Amino acid sequence: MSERKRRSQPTMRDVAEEAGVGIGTVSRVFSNVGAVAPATRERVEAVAKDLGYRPSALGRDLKRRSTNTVGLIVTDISNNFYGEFAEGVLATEKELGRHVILCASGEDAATEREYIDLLVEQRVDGIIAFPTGENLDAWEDARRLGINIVLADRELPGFTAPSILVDNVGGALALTEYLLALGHRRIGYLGGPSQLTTGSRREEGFRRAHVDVGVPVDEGLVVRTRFTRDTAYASAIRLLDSRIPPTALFAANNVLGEAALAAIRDRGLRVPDDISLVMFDDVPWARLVDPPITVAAQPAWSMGQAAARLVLSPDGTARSMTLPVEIQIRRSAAAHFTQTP
Amino acid sequence: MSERKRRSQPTMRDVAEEAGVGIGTVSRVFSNVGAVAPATRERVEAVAKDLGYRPSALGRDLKRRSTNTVGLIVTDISNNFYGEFAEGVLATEKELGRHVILCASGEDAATEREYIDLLVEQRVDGIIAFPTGENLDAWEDARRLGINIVLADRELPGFTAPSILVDNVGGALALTEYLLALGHRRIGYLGGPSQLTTGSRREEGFRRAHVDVGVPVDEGLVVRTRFTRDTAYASAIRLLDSRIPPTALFAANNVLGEAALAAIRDRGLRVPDDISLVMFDDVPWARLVDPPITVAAQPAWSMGQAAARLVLSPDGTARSMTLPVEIQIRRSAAAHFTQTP
DNA sequence: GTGAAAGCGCTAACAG
DNA sequence: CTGTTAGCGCTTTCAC
Repeated sequence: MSERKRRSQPTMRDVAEEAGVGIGTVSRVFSNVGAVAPATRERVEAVAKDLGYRPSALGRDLKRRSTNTVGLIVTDISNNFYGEFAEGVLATEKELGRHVILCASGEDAATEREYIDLLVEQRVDGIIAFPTGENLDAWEDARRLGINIVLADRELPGFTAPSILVDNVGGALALTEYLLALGHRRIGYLGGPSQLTTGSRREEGFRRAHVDVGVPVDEGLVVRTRFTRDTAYASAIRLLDSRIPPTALFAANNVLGEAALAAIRDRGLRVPDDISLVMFDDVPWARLVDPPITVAAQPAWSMGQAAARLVLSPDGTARSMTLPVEIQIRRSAAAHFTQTP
Repeated sequence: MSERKRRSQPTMRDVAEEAGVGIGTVSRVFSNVGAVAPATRERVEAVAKDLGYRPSALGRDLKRRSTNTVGLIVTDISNNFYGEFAEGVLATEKELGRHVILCASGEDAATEREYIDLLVEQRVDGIIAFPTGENLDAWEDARRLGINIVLADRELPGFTAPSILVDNVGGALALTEYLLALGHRRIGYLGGPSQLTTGSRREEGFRRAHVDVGVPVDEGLVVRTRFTRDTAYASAIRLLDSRIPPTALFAANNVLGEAALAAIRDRGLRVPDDISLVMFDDVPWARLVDPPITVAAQPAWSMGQAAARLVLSPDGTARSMTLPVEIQIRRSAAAHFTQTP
């Protein structure tokens, strides 16, 4: 019986010694590179199993200067949109033999910065992020260190990077046109912070639809709010309580839509009889409520997949792409024609 | 001007040379351990910034034999329950200076095994998992290698590990008692696979409530299904189409509840007039639909927090804990008394 | 306080 | 085909 070193985990050297081969040979066996005589391979594998040896990524990554890791920075992983996106990333990266460090910024710039620094320190191969819009310097640093960066959903003014976007203007335009075609002339807009490009793009689509049909936008009905449940709800209530209330509501994402629906309920209004509602983002509950909500659906999973593919493409190869959003007409909007001719 | 090595990233040695100090000193500066003369520290930091030096976790982790990383294996991160749980884990680990590798098993044993192997290879300090129930040997291996394992939501028969559980029996019992008290005598049970302890526990509570009041369980109304939308929906439909349909439905988690609600809608039934519905798990949509659904709420975020705390506690210190579930009475269940005295 | 030196576990030449 | 030998970037004694 050979002496068993029970101190900590067995290493490649332990396996090599025990199997009576060189350490390089063991490496070849486990990295599946170079040729190893079948007999040798078998012996090494047997010894390894016997010893309970498991290769360590630490040594490997240090030597190879690559970690096969990507960082994913989302806003809030409990939000179904980011969850679907993350599923798309995970599935794709797994297939490529990589793994994902998950970070949730909570839309907070300081938190985002901490995470960027962490990911840099971990020497991830790439980062996929829904950027808050700040921390330009941290992003520059990361890139300078050779980390591939892919932006999702939003752009970062002043920082050029491949991005996975959706047609925010087009989606918002279509949704708004739909409402206008239904006869609505006072449409409330519940949007996110305008420094996020997502927010401004959707608002742009909303406005353009109005311009196209020559209907003025009532600025009193345009509200921008942070993406937290409380503030969003308060804003929605404010909109409903306008002196001349809107006949329809456009919620710029699912959090805002949830707030809008809750506010509508709490004010005792019915959808779509008393007020119509449409929103950006498709989420399971949109189909589940009664009536189901008409939405502009972003292909969250596919966006994650696309981002994952992009983030590993060789330097400079990556190109931004814009995915289409699909309007899902359901039953949350009704025709509204004023009495006066 | 000193010669700039532009080959790859600057290392500690580059900083040391440039600052005219020993490499050990640079290490002390960045690891904040040991004493460094203020003047020296300043100089080192200046040089580091100038060079764009960022410490690498690869070297550090290799030396320290610890990665400050924990693996999180959930079923489906787009499910709000896991999303909330993950938020709890992330927030807590971040505070502790650690980070999280996210894995989604899709409730598939083979996928789970691949992820366990991956995490072992990465030498994570710990793993938090919602185990599929298989891969006992892989779990044993991981533990043998010194990885702290914390199970969430479910237990793993044959593998003892600290777990974060909720009072599944109690929650299901209370929910069922509530329905029985309302007069329901034919309650359909839409449950998950029975090999998951979660599933069997909830079913146990469901049955015990019946026993307590002396009402027999109609086995034809007890359905177990996998957690996919399609199969869950089909099972719900089957339940509704029973020859003598149930007057109330108990859905054992939010996916099942969603399927149940969809099936109810599609069959043209109204909640709670035609059929009552309660479910396990509280999710945003449960409050949003009309009528809002009565649920047994698991404290998902706190569970994540508790798991994160447990997974880093020193060997053997970790104790399992069971968190309470809170019954949220809303308006999805109505009284049902039969005509006959 | 600080520098020198010995590795952590692995890969990648390079001889044989 | 296989053994040997340098390190990868960092921490950690151990002298000075």
